[in-house]
Amino acid sequence: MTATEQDPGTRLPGAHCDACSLHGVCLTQNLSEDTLEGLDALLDQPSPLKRGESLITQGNAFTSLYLVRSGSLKQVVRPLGQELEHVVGFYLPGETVGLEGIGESRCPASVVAMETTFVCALPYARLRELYYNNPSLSESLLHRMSRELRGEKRQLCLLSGRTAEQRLAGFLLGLSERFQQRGCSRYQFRLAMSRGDIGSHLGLALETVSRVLGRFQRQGLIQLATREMTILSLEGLQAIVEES
Amino acid sequence: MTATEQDPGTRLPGAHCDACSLHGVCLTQNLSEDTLEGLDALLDQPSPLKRGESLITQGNAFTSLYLVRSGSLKQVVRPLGQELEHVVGFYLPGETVGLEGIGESRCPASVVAMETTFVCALPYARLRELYYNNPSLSESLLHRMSRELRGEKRQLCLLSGRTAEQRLAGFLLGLSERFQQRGCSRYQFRLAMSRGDIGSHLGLALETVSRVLGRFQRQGLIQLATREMTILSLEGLQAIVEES
DNA sequence: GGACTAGGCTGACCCGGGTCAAGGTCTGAT
DNA sequence: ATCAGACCTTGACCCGGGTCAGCCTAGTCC
Repeated sequence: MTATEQDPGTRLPGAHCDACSLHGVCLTQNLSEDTLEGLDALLDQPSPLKRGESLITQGNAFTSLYLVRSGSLKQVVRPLGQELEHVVGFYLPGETVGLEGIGESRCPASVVAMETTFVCALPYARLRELYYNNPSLSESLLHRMSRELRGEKRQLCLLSGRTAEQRLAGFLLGLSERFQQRGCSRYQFRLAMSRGDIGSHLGLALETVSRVLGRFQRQGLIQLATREMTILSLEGLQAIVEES
Repeated sequence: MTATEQDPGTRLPGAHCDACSLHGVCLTQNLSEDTLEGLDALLDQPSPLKRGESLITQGNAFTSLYLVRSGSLKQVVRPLGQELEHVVGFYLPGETVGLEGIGESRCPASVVAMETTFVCALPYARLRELYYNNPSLSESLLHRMSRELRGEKRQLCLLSGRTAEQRLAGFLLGLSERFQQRGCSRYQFRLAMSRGDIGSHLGLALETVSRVLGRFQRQGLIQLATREMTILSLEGLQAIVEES
């Protein structure tokens, strides 16, 4: 199964999280039976987002966390007093959106769909009630958050003093790993984000992204038709990341 | 009170968190009376770290969280397969160290004292028992972590496509704000980190850090004697950050 | 107090990647 | 099928900041 073929989850109204095809990678894994039932009860499935629609708008009230069921999103920050926007992250199916708003009244970043995207919504007030009585749920949240923190530190290393080639190689390897964790091919996937989004995320101009991807292709490391990515040499990309 | 004058906390063996001078900015704020007592019981105060000593070593078993009582530390990551180290964060008094290890068996980063530093240690296994029965504690952890996540996103924006001057101005403003939150002067503080540490954190060569700080000084934005920093114009620094 | 060392400053050089510009391609709507 | 607009590619130019080298300063240990 490639990323593009993934269907919008298997959960229907009235169905249960543990029947969802993403259960194994989602926030809901490793929860006790009754905690899962509690989650099922508060969980909402809003209508799908179309490409470009916002799931979360920076500055709006923080109300909910979201679980990606299918599709993908980008997180965008517009630092106060600046008009330039930065893409600070991407979300794939099974990932938890909105964690950085916990404990705040306003959302510190926007989250925008990059393609048709289905999510589950968890109203935070009710989620909070639930985890007050189900410590396994708060532990799951802590683990998710800790993982996201590790991802950010990794991203900081990728941005700090690395060449354009190293950033892009690292980015592709990271994506590849995340697709694999979701049961998709590690070698073939569709880039839902534009060159501009990738550049903003990696601190590069979109022209540089385009040029470097072209170079990778000429070197036989990848095969890229617009947004259809095939990785031909994980080792080659890894070698680029590792060169000091 | 300036950062350098800060004494090593007021908590003595047998004393209580709520008597600590940092209680207002620490993980322990907003906890119920009995949760605090539980924390007091499991909390250990190891002997102080000297400059250069490691509190946490990357790859070692994850066992504890730490609360900074006085002094400061840097978090350092050596990505696997690379010999270069990246400074991914700094910790000031009241901050919580080790959150990115939660849910992992090994510590994903090292944490090293930049000066003589006192910490409180929270063995995670016992902390976990405690928060299983005290949801206000898990909520405090969630809030800390969410805050750290917001800090990392902010850092990503600072690194992504910004000039050396913007990065340094943003860095100084961030430090200034953190000192102020700790009851220290917003305008005067001691940089515990070297130019090299700052450079690594901001993705700049240490020579560039030195040059830009010199330029800021000549422009009358700051006054800097080696590591004694005085900010003369917060507005001026802010203007630099905001210019597109 | 003197010497050793880590850390900091400054200048010269140069290259990676930003910017601007022009043309090509893909996709969805009519 | 056609068209418009968003997205992508490629080339030319140039500057910010990395690198290398040399010197200076401050803190530390005898």
